[in-house]
Amino acid sequence: MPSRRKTPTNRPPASDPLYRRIYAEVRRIPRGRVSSYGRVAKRVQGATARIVGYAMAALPPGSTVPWQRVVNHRGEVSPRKHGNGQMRQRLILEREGVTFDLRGRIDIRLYGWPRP
DNA sequence: CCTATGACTGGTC
DNA sequence: TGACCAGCCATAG
Repeated sequence: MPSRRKTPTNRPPASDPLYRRIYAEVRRIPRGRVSSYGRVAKRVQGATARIVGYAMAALPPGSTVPWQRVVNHRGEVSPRKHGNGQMRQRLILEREGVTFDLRGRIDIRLYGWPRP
């Protein structure tokens, strides 16, 4: 097969450089801890919470980026519009030692990163 | 170019 | 403790 680098099936996002910096920041979140879209955004120049959310959604399956450690500012796994990766995210976090209360929330004071 | 949509947030009531 | 909302901005059609 001839090399076709123009239209790969898993095409990276248009704003790749920004996304890459977001991913680098997400990789800093330690196992067993969580951060939020807004928190990550504050640490990456040019990013906003929404953009961080898009960056997470754009990750290909099998990525090594610990996307599961990014939750919303209320400590909940953000609801997906499509599919139910929501349940998968919670299971992975629980396996990392993060606990959820009856309402499905994480105590940010306990697991939030970085520490206040 | 314009509209709709969404893994968001912070403020107000 | 919610519920609601304006502001937010990349992407898709």
